[in-house]
Amino acid sequence: MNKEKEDRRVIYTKMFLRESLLELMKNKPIGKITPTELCRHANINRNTFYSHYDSPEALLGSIEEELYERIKHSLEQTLKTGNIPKFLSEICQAIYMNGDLCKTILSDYGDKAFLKRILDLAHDKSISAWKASGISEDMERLELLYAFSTAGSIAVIEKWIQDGMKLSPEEIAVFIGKMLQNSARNLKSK
Amino acid sequence: MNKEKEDRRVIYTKMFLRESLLELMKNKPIGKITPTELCRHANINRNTFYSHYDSPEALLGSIEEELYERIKHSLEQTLKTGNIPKFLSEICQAIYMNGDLCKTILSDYGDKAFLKRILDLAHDKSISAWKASGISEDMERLELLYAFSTAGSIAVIEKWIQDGMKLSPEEIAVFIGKMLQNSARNLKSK
DNA sequence: TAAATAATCAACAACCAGTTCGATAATTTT
DNA sequence: AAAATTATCGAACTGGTTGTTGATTATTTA
Repeated sequence: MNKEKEDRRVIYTKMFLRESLLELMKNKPIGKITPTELCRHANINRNTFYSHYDSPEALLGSIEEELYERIKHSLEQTLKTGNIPKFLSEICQAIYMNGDLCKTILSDYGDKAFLKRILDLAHDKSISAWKASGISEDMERLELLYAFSTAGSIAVIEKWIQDGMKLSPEEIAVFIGKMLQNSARNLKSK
Repeated sequence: MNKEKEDRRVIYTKMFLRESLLELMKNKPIGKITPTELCRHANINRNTFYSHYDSPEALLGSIEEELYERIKHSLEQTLKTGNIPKFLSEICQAIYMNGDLCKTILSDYGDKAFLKRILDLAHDKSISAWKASGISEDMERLELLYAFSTAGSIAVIEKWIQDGMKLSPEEIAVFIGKMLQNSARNLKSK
């Protein structure tokens, strides 16, 4: 990434903007947050904001990108092995570790597509694993199964976060694992 | 509902506004559609729009409400029986029947919550059916199971629509039925 | 045809979006 | 420490949207 050390002023500015945006996102979706509003809250000149980002959406994008890369990196090893249950477990763990940030980004007003992007890291592995285990040869069915599985998993994770992450990451991962196992098996026993 | 027959002008005005909104929603989410833009497209005075609706969101709300009531009504009988597979099948059928409208409302730029609202008509029936079959007594688990099931079902339906509704409503319903089948069993064999 | 209702038009003040400018302050380099 | 660089700021400006007003015109209904 960008290794050139940034001016201290820039670092502070971006920090204030990031925190303000996440704060505002607790009350309204990103699309309803204006640059003016954001800058007022962050006590940053609107001009300064524009010299760093094109829009609040772009700022959110950069926040998400950083989180995405962080999580992706932590999943790298497991991803290679194709061990889906472990993959899910580590995702839950990573979310748990980045609790504050995830609570906002994955909330009602957050970005519904973010978590999907992460699960999609294992899209190909999932499909080929199902194919190998003889669940189906029909690509369309497998994609439907994948759509069902990921959406269901995301919903469970979101509900988990929404309810205050009372269960442990491991418990949630085990639960999702059971759900997935069942869906796949049902498709097979046609 | 409001049975007073409306002025013909009012009917036309609302018709133009509805069609324009659905047209614009093919290209951008509701939150990004301004009253000005909508009225220009519909060739309706902005003032007239405000005399009927508070915002584009409110207009969409009224469109959705009408569709919701229509679908809800067609599900009434089945809902009483608690026959979930038939319930799902009829939902798919209803979506198929209202294809044009659903394509927009349930698209990427549409309202993610709409379909959930319909499925939620069977929330209590689902939970109590699971409870009766002894899957679990733990309410939290049951709610997680419900979250997983509905989100997965919605994803499959949305993908079905997105891919052009090539499969028949019945085929999709059967597929979803399989996914949901025995989601219990796994949870049970804890 | 007259009365009631609806749509239109024009104009309003308040706000936001981006952009430019020059002044000021902080930081880095020499 | 002084000079050069860079970031922030405040102000101003154009062009746009918002939601509301009151007056006017067209349509419907009685």
